[in-house]
Amino acid sequence: MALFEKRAELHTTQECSRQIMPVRDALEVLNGRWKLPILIALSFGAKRFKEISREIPGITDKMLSKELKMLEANQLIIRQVFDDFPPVVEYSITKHGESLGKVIEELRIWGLSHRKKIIGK
Amino acid sequence: MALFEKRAELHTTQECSRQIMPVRDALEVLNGRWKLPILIALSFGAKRFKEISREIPGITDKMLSKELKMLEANQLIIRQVFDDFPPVVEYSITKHGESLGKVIEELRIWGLSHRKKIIGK
DNA sequence: TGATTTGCTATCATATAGGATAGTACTATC
DNA sequence: GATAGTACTATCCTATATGATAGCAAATCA
Repeated sequence: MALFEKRAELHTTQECSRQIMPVRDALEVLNGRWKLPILIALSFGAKRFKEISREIPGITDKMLSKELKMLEANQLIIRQVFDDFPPVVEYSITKHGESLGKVIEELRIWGLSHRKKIIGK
Repeated sequence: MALFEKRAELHTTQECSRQIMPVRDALEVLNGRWKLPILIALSFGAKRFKEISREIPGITDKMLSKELKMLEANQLIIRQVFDDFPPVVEYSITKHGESLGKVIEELRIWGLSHRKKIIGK
């Protein structure tokens, strides 16, 4: 009957969106050209702005600044300011940031198999 | 350290890039607003162009067509044309496409914990 | 006859990501 | 006094993603 079908369909669509949302959230956190390299640079230990910049070829100050803010807003990294010399600001990974490790590793494994499949051999 | 397998020489820029590449590949495959909903729609069974379109609110023919092509190029889906009436074209998920399931599940799990951490509670 | 369906493609417009370049406050050093 | 280093911010520009709208071939339906 029409009403039943319609409701069932709605339920399915909503249920799907609800399932997809967290996946999108996770993808968004890693989205863009620089967030991954920044996280990885920091995974080796706390670093200053210029240190990160030097380790990531091609990144501009503007993008580094912007992405660091995003990562901090998502609580993946922490910013520490030392009232010193010329400014000293240190960034480091949080526990929450480290928890991304497993996801990144899964992405890497799948990416490798994909590369073999598509690009060949 | 935490984000990647620890190795002595892992610290070099080249080695890092090599490790990051497959992760970027995987992210790119899922990138954009529509690929995930399309894949999920097809994960319930083969569907025609218009069927997918009807199941995904807001998608335009242009974007659906474009994303289907990308997904097919990445061998995540297959396109089958039936020489019939008004055109009949059926899309379905490949084994390779199904292999994304594990990655998506990891993204979903992390996304849920992220949501709890950032938005809620 | 004219309208409708299907699986697209083409054209035009806008929003956003990202790059290039310059500048700033403050201090230390030459 | 001039220069350099640090951690940014501001401005301007381009490329890409996405959206809105229209059209099209061929057959079927009213």
